[in-house]
Order: sequence, then structure tokens, then C-alpha cells
Amino acid sequence: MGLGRNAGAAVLILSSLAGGDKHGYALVKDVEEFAGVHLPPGTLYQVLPRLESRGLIVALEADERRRPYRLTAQGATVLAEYITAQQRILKTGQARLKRSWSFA
Amino acid sequence: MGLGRNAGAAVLILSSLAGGDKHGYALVKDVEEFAGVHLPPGTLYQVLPRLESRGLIVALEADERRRPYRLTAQGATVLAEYITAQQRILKTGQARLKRSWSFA
DNA sequence: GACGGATAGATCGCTTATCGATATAGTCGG
DNA sequence: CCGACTATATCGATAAGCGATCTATCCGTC
Repeated sequence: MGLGRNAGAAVLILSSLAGGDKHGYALVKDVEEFAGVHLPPGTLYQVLPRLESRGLIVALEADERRRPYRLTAQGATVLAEYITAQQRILKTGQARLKRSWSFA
Repeated sequence: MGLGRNAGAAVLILSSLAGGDKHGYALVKDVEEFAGVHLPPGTLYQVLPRLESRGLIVALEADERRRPYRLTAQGATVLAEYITAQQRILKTGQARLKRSWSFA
């Protein structure tokens, strides 16, 4: 993991595409804005084909320089399930922190 | 990352320790219960020293067979910050899924 | 008191994920 | 015509995570 490191490029990409079709560069900008995380190109262009081969996203027809991607129904399902599971974990951590350390 | 893979052994461990001091094996059981994730020993015993070297946890005096760990104040802070940041990301993904895919 | 299952900790090698650097090239403003 | 920004891509190194395997103890039960 990380904690400090990225920890979940796929989630960031899928969440970005959940907001609409985007090509790589636009995706990086979007993620930077909504998550405050910079996705380095080395990560992005390696994760993209991986997600595609798993059927979570599809590559759309390229508009010259831009190669846009779209979230598939399967990708949406997988993302939704991941978010639910992850939120349960985070809530537990948060509740425990609050009890023992008085953290919000 | 994964989505399907573990994605954040450190978070699971820190969250578990936020609920009280635990040794490795108890930690695995706890994580299994509250997160539904099995932490394999190969991951656990590699992450533990890493977290300790970063000052996020401390090893307590060993009770014969058991080697318990405790969350440090710094570990609690780091975990709290990670949780906050991560929840913001997950909420964004969830909101976007809901808009475009009618997912809860 | 032998046996099996649960408790407990640890290491090794492999695969996968991520990062930073680097490369290429088109576009647009000044 | 030059620099900043847009856009995609690859490479090598490091980091993270997994499954298998090992050792050993403890405890109940047959």
C-alpha cells in the first residue's frame, strides 16, 4: 500500500469515467481536481489497457490525438461494489479512531 | 491496483489497531471480521515492520508467543487523514455512478 | 498420551502495481 | 520561432501483495 502513495489508480480512473467519457489526459486533470491526486502517465497508460482487458472500460473511436474511454456496465458494477466494501472499512476505522483517539 | 486484490493492507492493519493493541494473528482474525478480507501472512509480516519503521505503530513487549503492536499518535493521524481523503474520492465516484447509472 | 485443529509467527520467490524519467509530436499564443 | 500546454506512449526500477511452506505451541478429546 501506501498511505502516502497512490493506492488505487483503477478506482480513480473508473470514478472519473463514471462522470462521462474521457481521454487519458482529460482524465488526469479530472482526477487531480476531484481527488487531489496526480496520476503519473506511467501508471495511467498501464492501467488503462488492464481495465479494458477486464471489460471494465472500452476504448472509443479515436478523435485524431485523443483516445477516449467509456465505463462499461460491468465497470460500473465493479466500481459500485468496491466503493461499498471500502466505505464499510473506512467507517470502521473512523469509528475506532473516534473512540480511542477522539478523531473526527 | 486491483479492485479484487487487497488494496491497502496498511489501512486494514491500522484500522484494526485503532480498536486496541493486537498481535499479528488476532489482527488477521479481526480484519477478516470487520472487513471480510483475509490478510495473508506474507503480506502481514511484511507490512508490520514497514509501518513500525515509519513510526505508525510500535511493537510492544512480547508475551511469550504473542508479539503485540500498538497504534501510535502519528499512526492515528495518518490513518485519519487517509480515511478523510479516501472518503471524498469514494463519495465522488458514488455520486457520479448514481447520476449516470442509477447505482445506490 | 496420541492426534488433529487452532493459535502464532516467519520467510521465500513470484507476480502485479506504481512511479519517475524520458520520448514524441501536435497546437496555440506571443 | 519558441515555450507552454495538450496528448499519448514506453522503459526500468522499486514497492506491494500473494500463496506456499515452515516451525512450533497449545488444547481438547478419544
